[in-house]
Amino acid sequence: MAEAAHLAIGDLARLTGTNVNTIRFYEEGGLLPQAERTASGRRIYRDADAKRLAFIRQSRNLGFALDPVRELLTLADDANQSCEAVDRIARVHLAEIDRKIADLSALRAELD
Amino acid sequence: MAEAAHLAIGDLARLTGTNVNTIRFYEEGGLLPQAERTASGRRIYRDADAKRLAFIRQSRNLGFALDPVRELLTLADDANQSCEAVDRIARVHLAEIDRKIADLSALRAELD
DNA sequence: ATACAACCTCCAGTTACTGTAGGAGCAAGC
DNA sequence: GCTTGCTCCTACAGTAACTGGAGGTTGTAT
Repeated sequence: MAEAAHLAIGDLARLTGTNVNTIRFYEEGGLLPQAERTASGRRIYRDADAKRLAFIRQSRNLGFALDPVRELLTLADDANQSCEAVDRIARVHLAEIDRKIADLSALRAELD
Repeated sequence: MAEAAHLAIGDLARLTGTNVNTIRFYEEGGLLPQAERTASGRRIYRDADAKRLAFIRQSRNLGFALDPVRELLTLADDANQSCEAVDRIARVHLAEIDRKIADLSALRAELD
């Protein structure tokens, strides 16, 4: 019966390797939506939240600040954005990513 | 005559795109050596310092915390380290770097 | 019924900077 | 040689992005 329909904050933390306080911090900062609550006030999460949080953590781990991450998430959320705007912003980030990949490759070579 | 034998802190900052306060902060934290000083107490830097600082900034930009960076710098500095120790630590960082490259490539694909 | 872990809010502490106040040093122009 | 203005100095306060803890409540397993 225990169909994993939704997750407690601790489950989400374990799934994504994130501190529970950090999850609440992201909610407060608008990176994660205000979580649904149980009758007693506990936060409830779905798979979509886990995916979103994993994306945030991965981006952070790769050296992106929260503001760029927020920007990318907004792009993904808001389908009403003009294609041009999406394209322009995405291209900036793509360039940044390519630079990072190049830097990492250089670092790798240096270590080897 | 103006052979650029050494740099003031502001020159180093401009060269590496680093805040001058950050340079002093790194010195305090042992990431950069205690800088030589002029008679009046101003810090003096050489090209080697610029290289070291550039390495630190690049690593930070790629999402490494200061502790791993310190570790890598120590490896590079201390030639007395056993080859095994160097090898072991370097391999850990290489694995980390490869993971990051893979993550960035995935992120890139997602954006594209 | 009673542990006890996981949750809640709120707030203090940490890491890695970044900015600012107050004062001294240097280089260029008058 | 003096002033103007930029760079430097120390010291400390402020910010971003967490992380941990106190004090209290809830859910669950025995």
